[in-house]
Amino acid sequence: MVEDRKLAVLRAIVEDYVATQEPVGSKALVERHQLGVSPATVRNDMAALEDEGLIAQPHTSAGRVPTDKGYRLFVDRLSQVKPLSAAERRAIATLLEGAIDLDDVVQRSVRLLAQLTRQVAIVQYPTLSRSTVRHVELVTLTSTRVLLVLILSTGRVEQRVVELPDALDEASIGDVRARLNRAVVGERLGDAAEQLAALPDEVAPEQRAQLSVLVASLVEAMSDHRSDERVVVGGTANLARFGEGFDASIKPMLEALEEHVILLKLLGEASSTLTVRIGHEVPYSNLSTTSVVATGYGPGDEALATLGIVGPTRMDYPGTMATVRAVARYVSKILDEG
Amino acid sequence: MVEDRKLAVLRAIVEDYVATQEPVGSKALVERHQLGVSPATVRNDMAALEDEGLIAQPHTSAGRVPTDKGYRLFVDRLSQVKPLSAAERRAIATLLEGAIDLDDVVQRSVRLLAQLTRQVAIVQYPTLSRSTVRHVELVTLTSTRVLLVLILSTGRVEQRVVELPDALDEASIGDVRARLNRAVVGERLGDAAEQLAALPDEVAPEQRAQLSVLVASLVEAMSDHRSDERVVVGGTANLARFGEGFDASIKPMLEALEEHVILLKLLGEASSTLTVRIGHEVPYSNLSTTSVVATGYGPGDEALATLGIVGPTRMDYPGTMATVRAVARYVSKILDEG
DNA sequence: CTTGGCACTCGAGACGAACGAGTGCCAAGA
DNA sequence: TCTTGGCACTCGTTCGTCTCGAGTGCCAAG
Repeated sequence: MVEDRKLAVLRAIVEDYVATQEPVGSKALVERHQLGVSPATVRNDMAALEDEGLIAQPHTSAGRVPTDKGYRLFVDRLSQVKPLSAAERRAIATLLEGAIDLDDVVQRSVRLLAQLTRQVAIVQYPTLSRSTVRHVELVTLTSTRVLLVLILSTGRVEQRVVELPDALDEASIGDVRARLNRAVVGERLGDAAEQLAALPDEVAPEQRAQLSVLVASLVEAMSDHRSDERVVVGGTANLARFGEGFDASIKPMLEALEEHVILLKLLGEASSTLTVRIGHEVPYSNLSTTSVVATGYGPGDEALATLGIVGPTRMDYPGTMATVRAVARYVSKILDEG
Repeated sequence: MVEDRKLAVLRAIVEDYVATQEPVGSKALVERHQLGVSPATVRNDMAALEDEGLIAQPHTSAGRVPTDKGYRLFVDRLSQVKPLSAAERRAIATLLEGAIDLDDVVQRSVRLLAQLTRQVAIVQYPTLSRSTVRHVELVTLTSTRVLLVLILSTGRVEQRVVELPDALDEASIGDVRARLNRAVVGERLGDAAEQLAALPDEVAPEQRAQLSVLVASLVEAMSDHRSDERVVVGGTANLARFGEGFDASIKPMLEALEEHVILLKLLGEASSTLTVRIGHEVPYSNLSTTSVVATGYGPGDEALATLGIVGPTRMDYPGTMATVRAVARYVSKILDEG
C-alpha cells in the first residue's frame, strides 16, 4: 500500500531527525531503515508528504524536517508507547518510596522526571479544592495574636497569623478550637466555608467578633489558591543541552519557567489522560518550538494535579510519554498510600 | 600623582567594559573620560596595570579587559556604593510590606533582587538553628498515627506523621502534648534536644515507648537541616541576557542553580557584612567567569541567613552591592516586625 | 614624565571558489 | 500506475585569501 509506505517514511523521518537533529535526506533514509525501495521513490513520497504539510525543508537543497502537523500525526497514529525498562521502573519505585512527606514526593518527582526524560520537568502540587480538612489548630502567640494552622488530608499545611480585636484566654481558645473543628473536619474545602458561615451566631456576643475574625481568616486560608497554583520546576540544566538552534527559544523558556501562571497554563487542565501539545498548540506563543507532555495524577483515579515536561518539538515522544505516564502512576500510588 | 592616575584608568576600564561589554582601548578611554592626558600616556599606564595583573588583553591587537584581580581592586578601593534612588527605595519598601508570611517574604525578596539587579537572585530561608520553639502540636490521625507539628519563632512550621507502636487515647495525647511543650517551648533548637532526652523517664512505663517515638521524631524534625538549606532562586531569565560569550558558562550556571548544596556554598557563611566573590574566588570551579554578591540578613543584627545574586564577573558592582544591601536591610526589618 | 609619530599585529569581515548533500524531473521499465 | 536510475540544478557550508582598522609597543623629542 502506497499510503502505508508514506507513513513509514514519515515515521522514519521523525525518528531520524529526533536522533540526529539534522534534516534528513532520502538517501540516508533508505540506508538506515529497511524501506525496501529506492531513494527516488522515497523522494516522491517526501514530495507528497510535503504537499500535505507534514514535513518541510529548511532550504531548497536540504533534507526534510517534520512540521508540527507531522509530529502530531506521528504521535497520534505512528508511535506506540515504549515500555520502560525494568531498571527504570525499579528506579522510579525505589526513589519515590523513600519520600517522607508531600513536599518530598513532589521534589523527588521533579528530579525523576527531569533525569529520565532529560527535559525540563514541571510538577504541580496536588490541588486543595478536592481535599478535605483534617484538623484546625489554634496556637496562642501573644494575648491578641494566634497562629491558625489548617491541616488537610493531602498532608498540606496552611498557616496564618491572626490579629484579634481583643484578648482571648486559653479556655476560650479551647472552646473556639473545638467549634471550628466540629464545623469543618472531614469537609471538602469548598463546602467548609458554608459550615463556617453560621458559626459566629452560635456563641456569646462577646466572643462573636473574635470568632468572626478567625473564621474569616480560615475561609481565606482555605480559598487561598496560591498553594493550588504551586508548581515546582526541575531539570533546567537540560535547557543547555538543547543547545544550538534552540538558542532563540531559551529566553522565552526561562521566562515561562519563572511565571508559575504560565506554567500552569502549559500543563493545562488536570485530566487523567496523557496530553501532548506540539509547537503552536502550546498555549503560549513564544514557545512555538516547544512541546509539552503532561498528564494528571492523584490518589485513586482522580486527577488532582498535573505533571509533565517541556522540551523542544524535536523530542523522543514515545519514550517521553511512557516516562511521564509511569511517573504519574507511581506518584498517584504513593499518594494513595500516604 | 602617577599612581592615582593609574587607578583612575583602571576604574575607567572597569566602568567602560561593564557598560559596553567590549575590550576598551586607550583612545576610547580618553574620549569618554576626562583624564586630561593623551592616549599614549594611558597606554603606558595600561602596560603597567597589565604587569601588575590587573588587566589583560584577549589578543595582541585588542583593548584591555579587567582581570579578576582588577575587579577585586576596583571593588575594594575604587568604587563607592551607589545610593539607591528614592523610587527604588520606595519600590522595595512597598513590595516587601505587602508580604503576608515568611514564604511570601522570601518569594518577594527573590523577585525584587532579580528585577533590581537584573541578575540571578538567591535567597536562603532564615536558618532554624538560632530560632526557638514556639509550640508543639499533636493531632490524632488514626488511633496509632499522629501528626506532629513543630512551630518555630521564625514562623516556620515542620511536620511529621508519626507511627505509634500502640494506640493512644485523647487524654494521653493531651498529657504528652503538655509535657512536650513544657520541655521545649522557648528553647533554641540546639538546646531543645537535651531537654527532651530525659522526658520518657518521667512518665508511666506503659507510655514510655510511645513518648520515646514521639521525642525521637521531634528531635529529628528539629535537627532536620533540610529546611535550613532551603533556598529560592529567581531571575533565571536574566541568564539569557548575559548572552554571547557567556554561553559557555550558562550550562554550569544552570546546573549550580539546581543543586541547592552548591548554592549554599556560593552564598557562603551568613555574615552581616556584604561579601563579594569574584571569578575564581567563587567556591565552585565551573563558575570562574561568575561573581557572587551576598550578605547575611535576619531580625535584629543577627545574620540568620544569606541572600545575594550571581552574575557575570563583568557586572555593575557598585549598583548591585547597593541593591543587595538595601534589600537585605528591608527584609531584616520586616522579619523584625513579624 | 608626557606626547606625537610610526611600524606592527591580528581579529573581523568580505569575497569567491570548490564541494557535496539533496532535490525535482524525466524517461524507461515492471 | 508505480518504481527506478540518471541527470542537471540549487544552495548552504567550508576554506582560503585579502583587506581593513582598532589597538598596541616603542622611540625620540619636548
